[in-house]
Amino acid sequence: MNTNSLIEEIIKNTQISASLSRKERDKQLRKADIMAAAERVFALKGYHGAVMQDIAREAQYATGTVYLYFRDKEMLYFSLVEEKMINLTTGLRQKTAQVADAEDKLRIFMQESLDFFERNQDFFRIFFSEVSKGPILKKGKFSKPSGMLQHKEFVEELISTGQKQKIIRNDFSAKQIADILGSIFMAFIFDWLKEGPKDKKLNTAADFILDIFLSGAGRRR
Amino acid sequence: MNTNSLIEEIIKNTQISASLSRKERDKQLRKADIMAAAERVFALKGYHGAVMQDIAREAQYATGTVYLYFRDKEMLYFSLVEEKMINLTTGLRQKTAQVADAEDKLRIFMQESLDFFERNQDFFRIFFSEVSKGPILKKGKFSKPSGMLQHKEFVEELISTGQKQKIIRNDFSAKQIADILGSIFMAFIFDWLKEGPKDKKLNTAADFILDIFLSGAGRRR
DNA sequence: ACATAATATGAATACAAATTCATTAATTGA
DNA sequence: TCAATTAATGAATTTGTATTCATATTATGT
Repeated sequence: MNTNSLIEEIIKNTQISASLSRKERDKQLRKADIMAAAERVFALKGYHGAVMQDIAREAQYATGTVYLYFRDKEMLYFSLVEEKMINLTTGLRQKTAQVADAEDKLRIFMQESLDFFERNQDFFRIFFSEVSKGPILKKGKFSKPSGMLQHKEFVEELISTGQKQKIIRNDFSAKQIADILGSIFMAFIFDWLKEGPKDKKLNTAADFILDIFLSGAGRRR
Repeated sequence: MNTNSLIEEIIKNTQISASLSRKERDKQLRKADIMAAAERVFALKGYHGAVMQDIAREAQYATGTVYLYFRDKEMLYFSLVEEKMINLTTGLRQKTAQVADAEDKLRIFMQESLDFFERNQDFFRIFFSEVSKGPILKKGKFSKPSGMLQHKEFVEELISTGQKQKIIRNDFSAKQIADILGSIFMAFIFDWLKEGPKDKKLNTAADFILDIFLSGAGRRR
């Protein structure tokens, strides 16, 4: 789902007409069912391995029905990624807004993010397993994954706050440092995904990751 | 090309029989031509966008001929990745062996790696552009990308040396810290790939990256 | 109960490329 | 020069699914 159709959705959902809004709500419900089914199938077989028939069957619909709700397979996958990222970012924005201190914000950010990845590990397992192999989404087909951008923006704001509060070095742009935080985070997630599935240890790593991020891998002299 | 067939290659190439070895050498030459052509086409169109016919044409061969040298498209791509990674790691091993001090080794590692990425930017541009989309190589089809493993191993050894020389913290495993170094490095590469193609700045970033890696993103207090 | 609209169905279709292979060309050694 | 071997060709085949659509079912309002 791209930005435009999202906006259209919102407009539709805001419509006053009672009956229309109920229909729309039902439609959204059915979309959500299909997405949930798709998530399970993707998690099991990967993007390329998942066949539209599997997804339809899992959602208890016929193959063609899925196409009444999603233009095509890519859009279905894209919608899933968007949903995840928007959920994550929304949650992060709320939680970090509770505190003013940048280091506290960072800590909350880290804990919540780890938690989220833990809860959605099946999804992210395919999301990344397919990485290192090849592209799922064809170039230019979608406007921009706005969920990803929103998340990126949020992290940048966080770092920027940290720089203003003088706990983050400012000889690099917030963007660059955000990338670094993101990739250190990912290094841990990858590592964790490689281990047996149900290690609960993940969110206890928050302090470690933050420590590495802030103090580096060098020995204190 | 997997480890086994690589070993077979080497054995073949070491054979005494003069004529056989010439034939083999010619064959290798032709393989190299095809790989070079494939690299150009992949760089231009991405893995999925590149069609075997394009690659053949670029190499000035007919479509079928490519299959006399590479089992299939995946194997062709895999061979390319392997070649790159083995080149990189071999170079790194040589250069870092010149010095004993771990921090010097790290600095050389960083400079050489950046240099290598700069020289092979077209290739890595697709290698990563396709990431965030979907998998290129199908699961389990290849033994293991030995070039990747070798590189990983090398970085771990480097970190391990650093830990022994007390310049790298040892409250994490060398493996974990190697992952972190790798991902900070990647964050920079990604960033650099996003900018216009011919920014020469890349290898001047070595000191910055190392600094972030060793000292972190936090402000010195 | 009826007509109309909205949903759902799944077998048939479309299609894009990867891969094959019968045929042709080039190379080799005598 | 000529078999025999090796290499190259590219049109035809195969394959695997995504997607469509004519048909059937279900819901809605009167």
